[in-house]
Amino acid sequence: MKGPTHLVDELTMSETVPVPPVKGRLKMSDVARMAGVSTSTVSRALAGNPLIPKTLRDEITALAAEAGYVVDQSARSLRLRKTNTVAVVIPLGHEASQLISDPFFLEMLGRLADEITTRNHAVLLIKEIDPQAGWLDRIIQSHRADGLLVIGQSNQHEALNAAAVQYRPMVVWGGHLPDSSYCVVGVNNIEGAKQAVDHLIAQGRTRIAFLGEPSAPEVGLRRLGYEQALSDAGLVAPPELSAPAHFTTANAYEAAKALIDSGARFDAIFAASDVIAIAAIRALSEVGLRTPEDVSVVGFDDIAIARQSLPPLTTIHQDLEGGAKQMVDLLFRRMDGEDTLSCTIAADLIRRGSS
Amino acid sequence: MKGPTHLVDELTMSETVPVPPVKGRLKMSDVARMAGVSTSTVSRALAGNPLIPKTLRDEITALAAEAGYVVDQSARSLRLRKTNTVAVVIPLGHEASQLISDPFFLEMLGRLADEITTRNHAVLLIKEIDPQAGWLDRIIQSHRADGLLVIGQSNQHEALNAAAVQYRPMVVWGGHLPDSSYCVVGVNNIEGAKQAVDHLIAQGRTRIAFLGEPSAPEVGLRRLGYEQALSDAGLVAPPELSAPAHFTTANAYEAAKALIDSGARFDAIFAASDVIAIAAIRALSEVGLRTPEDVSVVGFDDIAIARQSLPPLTTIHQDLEGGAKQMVDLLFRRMDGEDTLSCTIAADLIRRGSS
DNA sequence: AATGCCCTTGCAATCGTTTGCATGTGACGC
DNA sequence: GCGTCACATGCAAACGATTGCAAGGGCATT
Repeated sequence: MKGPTHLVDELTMSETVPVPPVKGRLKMSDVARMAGVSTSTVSRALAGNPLIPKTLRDEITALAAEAGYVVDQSARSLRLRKTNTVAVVIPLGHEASQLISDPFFLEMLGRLADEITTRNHAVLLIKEIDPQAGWLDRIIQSHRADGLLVIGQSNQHEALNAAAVQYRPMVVWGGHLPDSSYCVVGVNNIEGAKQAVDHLIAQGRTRIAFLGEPSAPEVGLRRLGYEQALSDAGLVAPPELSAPAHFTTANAYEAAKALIDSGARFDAIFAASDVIAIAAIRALSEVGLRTPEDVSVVGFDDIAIARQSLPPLTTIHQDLEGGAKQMVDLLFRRMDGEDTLSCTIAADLIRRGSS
Repeated sequence: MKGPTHLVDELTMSETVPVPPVKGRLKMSDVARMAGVSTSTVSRALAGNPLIPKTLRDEITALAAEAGYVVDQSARSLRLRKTNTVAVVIPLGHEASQLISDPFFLEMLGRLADEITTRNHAVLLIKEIDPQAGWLDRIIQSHRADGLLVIGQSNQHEALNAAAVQYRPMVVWGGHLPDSSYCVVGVNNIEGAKQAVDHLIAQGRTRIAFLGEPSAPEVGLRRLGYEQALSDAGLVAPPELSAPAHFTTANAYEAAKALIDSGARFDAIFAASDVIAIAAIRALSEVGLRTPEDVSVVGFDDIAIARQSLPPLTTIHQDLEGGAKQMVDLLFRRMDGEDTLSCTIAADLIRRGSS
């Protein structure tokens, strides 16, 4: 009734905080009423649409800000079919613990979150304990995110392969398996493991144990590299020197202790992760075995603790920062419809005191 | 046209994978058509609503599962005004780095994620770099989450106080300030700091330095405890022995180095966090000062690295697991409308080799 | 056989935005 | 003075689910 002249009143009043005539949440139509325009105009103004003259656009933006109005994301996502969210998924298929316990995963998570935030997307963290058939499809189909980053394959290689057939915006951190149809980013685990074992051999070690649960692809490949390095040097990998340690301190400690108690003789350990290596060193020291004098130990990952451990841990360094950047970059290209290839991240042996 | 007899056909076909007549996404109406019922019925069936007879409910549920249908969360959230999501917010107000770099934060994040997942809610991770006026309101008003967990107050105490007036479902990890109107969970930082400093005094140390940036409430309170412990023992806290180290390794290292280079004499350091303590030990050792012989060092947090450092770090242990559980428990009670009080978590001195 | 009741099911409105299309207004040129 | 055009704005239909209300059908009771 009052027509658009209403606008002037409101804007004048807005100088003195225009108490909005709203009880509950503020919606776009409230802002529209306050500004004396339609919701279409408010929507376009807030989106910076040049269809709305710049002066009006600025007025509306200022009014909305002053009133503390923020666009409702559920409604926006529904309308646009787009969430501006990236899900970071951590499958814990055969892990001993329900916790995201490995510092490597947490550090990776932190870096991924940084990269995603930089690109103005939200981060949805999904920890999948004991994944059941169809778990990945359920995540995808719920449309909570525009893309998926998976940290570690765990024992879900098949599920990832199946999902990748239909669903493109997904990038996985892990080992490169020959039959992966999904996009993987990770180090060359075989080569990394070879570097580690070659180094131990060069130190004169001949009976080298392996600690790790090979059903996770990364670990399986590391174990392969371990075997290849030994056989290349004319040595063997005695079955009694392999123990399936999981990625948790407690489990790894038990595995190391069992290996020691078995009476098998060894003069070095190649551990599939730093957490396992550090637990092994503790188990060794508790029975009076010194590192590296009696048993050399090499880890994998180069997490922050590796530098601080006692002795400092020789390990295979992975370029986490570069890896995270790469993953997010690939994901966004995939979200734009591009089809990207897997890629490999650098891995280098860092010599410290444990070998 | 065909009427409800269609149902029988479809259900019979469903024995042999009823290829859904859909191109793009599957929506509830597609499932309804396949089942020969209305969307209302499907919605109710999938929700387990007893209004729908159990047999039909099971049929529909099975059909939906077979077709790979999953409820769209954007639509659901919009209609229900409820996201089944908890946001974990990490404000980085005055931190030197944009990274979530402190292992303490990451460990806390991991534990919170575990607790939230257990309660069938999703976790939205929000890292707020350099928060600008209204940042918290923007997060709240966007309605992406049903509740907020804030890890660390950073320098945002005022913003938290302001938001808490209107917004109830929020719980903050941090220090207990006298004028907090928000719900806080955290250790008694003053008492913790006193334990640390008393311990140093008991070791015969008299010139004790403090490393930490006191504008974060936790650190400010730890500093207060430090001063109180000294004055209770008839000692003083010399201003030249306080350096504002941030929570990052690099920054803390520089701060420690500057303190050493200043020529000020001290025989102990109380660091506001383990990361700072470990960086300080490194700075000390690089100028030939031994820990604990020349300078005792005590940290705060008891992160995983503390046990592994060289020497192992004496520190104030915080019950993270209990704290995370408590925070999530309080938050869910607040989301249910209850009004909860702040609470204090246990903190104890752990003696290791650095003092 | 008629009435009433309950059980089952569907209609249609709603959540808060975005956007294609249509309409209204003013200015300008002939 | 009128037609034309561009610019500014609003109407209304989506997006996909949930749910109060109402109606249909079957059965039992009188």
